[in-house]
Amino acid sequence: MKVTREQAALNRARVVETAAKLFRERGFDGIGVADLMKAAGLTHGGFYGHFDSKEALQAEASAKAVEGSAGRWQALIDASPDTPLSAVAQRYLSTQHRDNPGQGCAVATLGADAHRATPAVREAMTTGIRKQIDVLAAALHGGSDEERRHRAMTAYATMIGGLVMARAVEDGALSEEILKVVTAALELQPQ
Amino acid sequence: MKVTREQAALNRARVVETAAKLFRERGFDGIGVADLMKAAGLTHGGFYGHFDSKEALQAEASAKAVEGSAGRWQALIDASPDTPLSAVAQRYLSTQHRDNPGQGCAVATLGADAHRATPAVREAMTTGIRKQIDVLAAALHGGSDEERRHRAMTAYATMIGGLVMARAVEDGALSEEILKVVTAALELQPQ
DNA sequence: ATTATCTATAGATCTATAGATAATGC
DNA sequence: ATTATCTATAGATCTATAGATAATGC
Repeated sequence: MKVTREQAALNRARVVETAAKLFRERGFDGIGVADLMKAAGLTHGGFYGHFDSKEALQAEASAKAVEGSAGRWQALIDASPDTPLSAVAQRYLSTQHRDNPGQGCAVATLGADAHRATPAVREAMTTGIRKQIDVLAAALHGGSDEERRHRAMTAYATMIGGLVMARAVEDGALSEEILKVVTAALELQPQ
Repeated sequence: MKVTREQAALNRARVVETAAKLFRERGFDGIGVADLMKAAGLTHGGFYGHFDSKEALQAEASAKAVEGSAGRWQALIDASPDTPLSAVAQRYLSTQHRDNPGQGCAVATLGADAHRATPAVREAMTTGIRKQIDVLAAALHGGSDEERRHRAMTAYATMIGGLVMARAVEDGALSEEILKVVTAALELQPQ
């Protein structure tokens, strides 16, 4: 069954989006090409018409995963321009983000995987990380450009580590304590 | 070829240590039982005499990986009791730690994998995370016990996130900037 | 006699490819 | 005629098991 070029392009995009979700949920090695294609509503044989390899999809899916993040931070910041760091931290360190890795920050879910993956994956990560730092730094008040950049980088690191910890522990009370305590620390930082 | 009970116990321990290293380097799904056993100097068929399953080894290897960390932090703290946070951050966010994940913090390397693994893996992570927080909190000065615990949790999160970021980016200059900036931020924190 | 380890292999799964099919797009 | 997708499969790899081997430990 052949489809229109337009439909084929939509199918391709759906594979990338499905991969962006499932790779974040299960890791690059946690799902195979056949299951990915099935989740996208296609058969696995068709995969190689769209992508050179699974590794090539990893890079595209990583880029897709980090793509929307800067826009979401900007929206949060625009809604709370006086307390940008509080706004971002409250969302980033929410139980909702913790419990939905498939839609969340790719650095927290795939950062360690990226270190073991191809350079193209890390390049996608680099672009995303730079963008998040820039968006947050531009929203912070006081200090020089350099100081704001440094505060943004440190706050971003704190959020990523807090989320990784909150997801790695088996104790629900400890997990929530981590989210709460780290959020409170960022709310006390100069905004 | 049978070996003595003592030698068998040493062989088992060597498999766990090898796994603790290789899982951190490649992720739980990044190395198979056969290659693990080969790296430990054994054949893969013997694996199931020592462990029920690969998942069981993941839990034991995770426990082993987090085991030595608290002792290393304590040694750093004992050497610099006035600036415990600086001492720990400088080591944790060093290029040496970044470039040697196999010997380093298991939360930064396996935290995301742990979220997708068995409860036993996350229980090992929980024990390790609690211990690191306790060691660091006990070393901090000023404030109440609760405040020190909160400062320790936040600092730990900052270090984990900084290391994950530094490893995930492809740009060496950005990676070093992250390590330097995050370390400097922790050095400015109350010790 | 017990048992730690080895060789060999079963059965499942993974990435990737070959060739068929059927509908689009010239 | 082209091509997006499908079925089928090759070849590699993965977890786990069965049975043989050979040395320990009673």
